[in-house]
Amino acid sequence: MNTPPDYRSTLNLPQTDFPMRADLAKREPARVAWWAEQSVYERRLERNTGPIWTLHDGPPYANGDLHMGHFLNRVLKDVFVKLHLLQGYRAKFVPGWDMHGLPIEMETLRHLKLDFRTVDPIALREQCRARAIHWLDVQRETMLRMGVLGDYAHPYRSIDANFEGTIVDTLATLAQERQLYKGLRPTLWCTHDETALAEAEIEYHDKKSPSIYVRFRTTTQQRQDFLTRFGHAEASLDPLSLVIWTTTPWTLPANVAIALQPNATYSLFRATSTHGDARKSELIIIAQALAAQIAPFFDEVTELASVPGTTLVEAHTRHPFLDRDALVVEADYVELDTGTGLVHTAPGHGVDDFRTGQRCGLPTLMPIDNQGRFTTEGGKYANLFVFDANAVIIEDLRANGTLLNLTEYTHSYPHCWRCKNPVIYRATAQWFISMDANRLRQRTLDQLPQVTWMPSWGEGRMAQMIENHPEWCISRQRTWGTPIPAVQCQGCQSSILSPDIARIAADRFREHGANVWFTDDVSVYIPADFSCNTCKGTSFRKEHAIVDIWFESGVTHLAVLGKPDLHWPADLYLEGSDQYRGWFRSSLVTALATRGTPPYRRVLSTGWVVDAHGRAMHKSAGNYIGARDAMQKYGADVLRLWVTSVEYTADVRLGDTLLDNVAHVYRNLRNRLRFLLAALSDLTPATLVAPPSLEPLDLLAVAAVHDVQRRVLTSYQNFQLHDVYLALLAFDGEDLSRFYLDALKDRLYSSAKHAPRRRSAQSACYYILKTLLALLAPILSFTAEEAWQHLPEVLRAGKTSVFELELQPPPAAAEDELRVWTLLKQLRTAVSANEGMRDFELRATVRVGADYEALHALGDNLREALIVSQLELIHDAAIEETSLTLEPAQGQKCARCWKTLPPGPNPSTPDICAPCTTILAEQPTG
RNA sequence: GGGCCAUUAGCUCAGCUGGUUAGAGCGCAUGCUUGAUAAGCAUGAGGUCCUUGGUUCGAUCCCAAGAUGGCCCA
Repeated sequence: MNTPPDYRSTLNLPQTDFPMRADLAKREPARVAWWAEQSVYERRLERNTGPIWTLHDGPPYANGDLHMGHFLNRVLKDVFVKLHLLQGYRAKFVPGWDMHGLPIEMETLRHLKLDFRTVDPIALREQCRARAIHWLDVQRETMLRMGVLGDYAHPYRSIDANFEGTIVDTLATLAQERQLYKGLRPTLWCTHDETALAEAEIEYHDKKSPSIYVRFRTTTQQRQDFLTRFGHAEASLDPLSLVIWTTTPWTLPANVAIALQPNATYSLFRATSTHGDARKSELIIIAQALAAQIAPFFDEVTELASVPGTTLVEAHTRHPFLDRDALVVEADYVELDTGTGLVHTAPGHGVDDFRTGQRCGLPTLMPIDNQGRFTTEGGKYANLFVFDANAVIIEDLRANGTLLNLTEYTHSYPHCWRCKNPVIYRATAQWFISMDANRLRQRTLDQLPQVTWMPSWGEGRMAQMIENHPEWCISRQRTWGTPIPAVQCQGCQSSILSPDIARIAADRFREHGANVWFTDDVSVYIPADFSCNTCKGTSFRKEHAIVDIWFESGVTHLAVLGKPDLHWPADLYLEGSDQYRGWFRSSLVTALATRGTPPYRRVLSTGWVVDAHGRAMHKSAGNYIGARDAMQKYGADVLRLWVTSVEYTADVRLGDTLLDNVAHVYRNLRNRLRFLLAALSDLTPATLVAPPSLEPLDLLAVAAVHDVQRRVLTSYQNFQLHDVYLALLAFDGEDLSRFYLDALKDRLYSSAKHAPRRRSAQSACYYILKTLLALLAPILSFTAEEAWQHLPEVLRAGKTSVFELELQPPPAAAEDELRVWTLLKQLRTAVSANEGMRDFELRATVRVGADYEALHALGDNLREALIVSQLELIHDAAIEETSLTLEPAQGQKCARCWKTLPPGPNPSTPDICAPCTTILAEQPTG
């Protein structure tokens, strides 16, 4: 039996070493190292001469491993940096880290089993520093593994001497502008350890407290005022009081107000009870809905009148045992499920109370010392410990008749995580940035429209933050941070934050680091002729508060920007949407306070990475995905493609099903790149066909890729990565894989190796590949680079890396070309959808009207585009819609090119067609 | 409890200023190919457009309430 001759070896079949399987997890690390060796980022940055474009990096906190939220953030930044680099911008990217603060301090204390009450501050600071640097290194390695480019060798760090100098310099400016003041603020306070505690240092345990109902009585005049407000004419002389409920009797000496719910109804009740023979009657005001709460304390309670809460605002009562009034105020947090709907308010002893006090102009009384004992301000309770004072105060209330009821109450109460004792809220002196001095709040609001907010609702959200945010407390009683260079006058004890002292401190910190504040004598910081404003004293001691880390990250723009190649304001801030309250806001406020305008031109916020079911990720919930693990499993490029595929301004889901999908899309993309590479193996600059000389179909393909390039660049510029993804996928699948590349196979494989029509096809593939790689490089950095390295070296034109390519808007494609391209795709679809016969078994007849000239000009490329063996083009001006009919082609299947054609002239090879016969005559069979 | 955001096929997303047989890719099923082959092509099945009201001749799209989820507060 004769085996049919095998013509396979006479074809120009695809050839490339670019592997079909990506093996990303294995190959990517080597690529990271190669980019570093080649200084790819630095060299591109140096070469670019375009405009400066500054993306300012929001510093991650150097404490722990990176998760997929970090991945989303770093990769988005990287995509836009690379995009601008490819477009010729001087897009310098300096990453930064936030390295001071309580979480690091706590982790360090725990890690080294140190006790913060006994540890030397300098020693602790050294340990914290080492700990933070450790995490910076871990995080930087992980980031590099993601394939990000930037100046990772020279990041900015909040622990750098220079940075600490900027922080304090900014404080000096704020002091100069009288934007700072010292005021009281309630903090969680441990009376045993004598220290302020952060929320993170609190544990909740059950505690027994006295639960008391207390009458706030009224004077005759105050009584009449309430009756008037209720519109009630009261004939009796019964005393009137407002009743509050509390579990912290010891806070009553600091009471200045009673808060009510403005949306609730309050009632005037007559309450009567019998003691022996005496029948006692009084008038009581509480929330209507809570009448049942006090009913058990009396024989009978009768409602006399009711009014909306707002009616009672600004009335006065007497304090239950001190010689002063309490003011009735409204507060939206007052609830009607417990108590009386009237809330005892002491601004020094609670966060809600404090805010209410600020809003209503109430004094913040603080009669408690560091050890939790009443000071002399506490009058007769002086020297009593707060929890011991409860019983004494209750006795006093009982004695003067203001105690209505007493029980014991068990509730969840904050305790110190270290000594396990119950903590208290205690107002302490803190430094604040005033939002109202110099009209800072209003000036900030006025500037919001100058910023481009993406999504646009960001502007409203920020406006709300600024409007509702109280004065900014920037001091913390901790060790690991930048010291606030305040001093206390030894004479009058007043606290001083002088611009002159702060400037001296800023200079010293900048030179030696902030540790010197702990070791220097105070005199180093006192200017020669300096004296206390209040008492003219000249003797001072250092204070030891540090700066809130939100203030530190809020001045990164002052520390990092405004240098060559990094302009101020930044072009872009890009962070998660939690940063409207965080970094977006803190940066905005410091910029307005020091420079009068925002630190950014554009703010782009992203959603959060949630699990496959839309739930937040938590280590404790078991749905947490670490960046390293994910990269090990899927490879960075698949995850980078995922970032591009999702609508990142809203929350983005992450799970295995979803990533398997993305991985599949990745494989498709990769294989099309592989096909293009394989088509080019023997192309050289000498055989490259310049665009004007390309075959007509190839010219259309180049026009099509230009069109997609233009659209993709527009989407990139609008930060619409998902549109980039869709456009590239659509082109890759619909235009290339399902149409053009399929149609090109015949010309690539069966033409003579050097035939101009084959060189034209190869050249088109080359132009398309280059465009695709440039467009993909910001996203699929690893794969684009890998593909570039597999391009024949002669075609790389001296560009070592894919990141040396240029990405400019192409000439606008002619409408006609795109229309014909679309028409060809439609005709081809009609052929491929036919059932029964395969492409090359077919002969097509195309009837066309207006488009005849355009189709006719394609010559044999029209037949080729439809992938049929024979084609007839019929012109009929009357035809409106181009139509296509199919029938079996005449002839035999050529054993070499598979087209159906008449047999060739060579009797020794009757199984191949005439063109193939000619080709074989010119080249040896394999 | 409040402010803001999201909700369209199993998954990721389109759907412009209200009128579409509501689309694409992936997945799935079936078939073809074996000269992109751990690939390629074709065909097909999948949707109470979160729910309920309202506005309108007509609503996935506008309005209101609610559900679920997220961020930030309280």
